[in-house]
Amino acid sequence: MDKMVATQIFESLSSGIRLDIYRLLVKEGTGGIVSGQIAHILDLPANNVSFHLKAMTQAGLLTVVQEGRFQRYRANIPVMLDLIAYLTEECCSGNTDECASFREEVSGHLGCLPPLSAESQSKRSFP
Amino acid sequence: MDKMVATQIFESLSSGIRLDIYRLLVKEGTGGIVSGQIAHILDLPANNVSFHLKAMTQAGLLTVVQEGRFQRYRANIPVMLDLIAYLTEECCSGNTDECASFREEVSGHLGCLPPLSAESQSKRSFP
DNA sequence: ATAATAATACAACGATATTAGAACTATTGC
DNA sequence: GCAATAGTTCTAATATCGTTGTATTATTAT
Repeated sequence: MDKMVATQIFESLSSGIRLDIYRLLVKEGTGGIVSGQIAHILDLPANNVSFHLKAMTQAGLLTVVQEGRFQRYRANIPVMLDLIAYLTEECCSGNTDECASFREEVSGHLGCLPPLSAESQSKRSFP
Repeated sequence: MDKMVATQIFESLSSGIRLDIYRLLVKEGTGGIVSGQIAHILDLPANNVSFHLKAMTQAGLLTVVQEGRFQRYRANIPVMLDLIAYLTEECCSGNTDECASFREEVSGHLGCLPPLSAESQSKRSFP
């Protein structure tokens, strides 16, 4: 993951509207939602929503396909997972004991996030 | 996780400098780094770094403790985990089949992230 | 073809964030 | 006490972002 891409993604989520849009699309999953419906659900002017959708799509956070005169947007979950991996890439410089202590503090669930596979765990231990 | 807190965190990471600071602190883990050292490593004026550190700390992304005349900053990993949980809270409206397909697409490792526990998984399935 | 709909593109204003320089507070050591 | 160090705070200038209104493109239906 490139640093510029990462900052773009964070920018894409650093407003209440965009966060609402993203969570709406995450909830909808593979079904996606068309632009007008998003504007309607969030009660926002269409051009404003379009502006934000464009920014989020350019950042790679969303995907869009044309369906006739509709534009269907979907959350790009793998990109989010890559971003998370980027953030924690060198976590604790590979000291797994420290990581373990953090894991115990997690309060909520982690939604659709994948479990750590055994090989990726061992790979992290000794870089 | 409150929406306002979430947007503050994303704002806190939506610039290259802040992302650099955060990743530096994640790498350092529980040891943390003092303000001046961060400024030196990233080759930035101290007041600018202080400005960003303050914003990130107020967002809850960092913690800080005083050590004599030094201020030691640390990444607040549990907050990041909560944020991730917030993002994926209603992922796919609880349809675990869709989630499974996303999981297979993950390219990188996930650093210090905790594995999904069995109970949180089953709780997600039927909300 | 023409009108209606879905969505985006553009321009402009106001608000906000970032940066740098100077001044300020607090701690350490002589 | 005095100077040096670490860090923050304040102010002002600049840059950037978000919103709104209007215009434009593309698709569908009559």
